[in-house]
Amino acid sequence: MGTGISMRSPYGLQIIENCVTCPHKESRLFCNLAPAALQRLSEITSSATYPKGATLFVEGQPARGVFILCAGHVKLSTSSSDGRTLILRIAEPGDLLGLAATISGRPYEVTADVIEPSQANFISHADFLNFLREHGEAALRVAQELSETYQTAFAEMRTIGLSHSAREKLARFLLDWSAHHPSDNGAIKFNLTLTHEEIAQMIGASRETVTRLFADFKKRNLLQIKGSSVILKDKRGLEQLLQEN
Amino acid sequence: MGTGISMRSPYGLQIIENCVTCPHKESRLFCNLAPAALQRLSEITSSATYPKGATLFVEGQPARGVFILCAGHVKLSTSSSDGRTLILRIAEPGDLLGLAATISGRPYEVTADVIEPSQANFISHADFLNFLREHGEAALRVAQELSETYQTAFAEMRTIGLSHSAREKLARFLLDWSAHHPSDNGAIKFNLTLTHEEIAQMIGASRETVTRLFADFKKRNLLQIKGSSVILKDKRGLEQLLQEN
DNA sequence: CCAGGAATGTGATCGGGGTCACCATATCGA
DNA sequence: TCGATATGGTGACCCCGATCACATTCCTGG
Repeated sequence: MGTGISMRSPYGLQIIENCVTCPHKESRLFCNLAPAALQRLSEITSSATYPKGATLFVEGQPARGVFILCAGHVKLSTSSSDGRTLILRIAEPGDLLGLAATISGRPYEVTADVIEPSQANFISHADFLNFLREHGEAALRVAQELSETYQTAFAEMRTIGLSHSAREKLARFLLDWSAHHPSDNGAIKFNLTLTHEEIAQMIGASRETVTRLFADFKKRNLLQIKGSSVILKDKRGLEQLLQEN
Repeated sequence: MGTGISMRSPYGLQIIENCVTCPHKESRLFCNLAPAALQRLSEITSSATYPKGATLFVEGQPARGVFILCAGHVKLSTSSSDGRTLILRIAEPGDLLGLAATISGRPYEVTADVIEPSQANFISHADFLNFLREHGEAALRVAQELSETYQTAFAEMRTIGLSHSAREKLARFLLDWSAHHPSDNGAIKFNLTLTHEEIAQMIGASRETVTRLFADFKKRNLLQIKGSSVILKDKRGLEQLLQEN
């Protein structure tokens, strides 16, 4: 996309490179800013890698700052006192984690667990707010990013709140998930590296129900599973499940 | 709070007055900006009143712009194709409606229905984005507002997604609602001008279940109802419902 | 002030899906 | 390579709450 910009600061080069070359989202948040802004950004950013199982932050914790996910996947979840867990979403490279909390100054509202080796840039609360105050354009982009995060969360809320049955929720989940991934009309194939347990926590159902529903969907020839790859054989059929009672 | 600022533009005076004197939230979004910004803001803002039953916007509609609620209450909801409705929240004076959609340029994600005579200021999509581009400080405040909206929505999501039973959801709903209102420890009294049907749509339950649960709570001496006013007689008791299975 | 629709209250019914218990695989680290 | 532990699969049970079908009360506008 943009022209590559290189700088000499300790982390600057790779950060900007990461940003500009980010393959997942074009015209990303902090690309194409004024050079002065990019310079400043590189100064306040620090990079780190995290192993599988690491925790970036925990819900309820005061917000230390924002993480920009460069590579890997991170699970965003919240849980109740009795151990129940609701998974909000799986963050992908290019996503900003802990943004809402950092901006508003409230505690992190979710827990961020690294589910595969990941790399992320970090900007502290104070630095980030100062940066936004100085660079209004960046603030606007942050607002846009927040809007999209909001709308994504809202979509999941609809899935959970407006569905009659677990069957409908799972169908909706699979269709949403396939939409993120390359859609080859007719039969859509994609990877789903989540356990039944995790899927259950995303749609608000029990693990057993998810297992049974997958079996049911296979029996109905709606989909097919090989290891972690899912093939939606009958997208139309799944969509019908959303309509009928 | 702030010093009163008066201007001569058609709507300017009352808008700024409304803003500065807004009794509901201090240091509100667009107060205490630079005079030039306030001036510009007043030029792009138009005010209108709406009767009960009016609709500000409908979900799915392209975002025309943002509404700043000055007086009254507006119901924000979303519904599925089969007529089910999920109420997100009841907006209060000082809230911005349609903000996420306007910022991101996506369609409105909810429907906004006026549930009591209301007054609102409107800023069109284009004007609003231009304004934010010119006034970085305002963009930052918008980002903060979005963060809070997000966290509120998130809280409702938790209520719906993490509760075992309808009883728990209603208890959580009542406690949340009472938190917004003056809390007089021991017995908390507040107004609840929602029908059982609407409460049901907020917590994802059926109308009958809400009715039955209210009866149950009354029988257990947890609360008391006179018309539209609710008295939580035993907050502690309600909180216990959240813990136990 | 009255009529008619909205809101509330309540019983009967019934099915989805949560939970428990258990076994069968798969996966991963030592 | 092998055992431990996570994951997947399946039956039995049964409770919560959705739904339907009314009766009753509230309240609002003409």
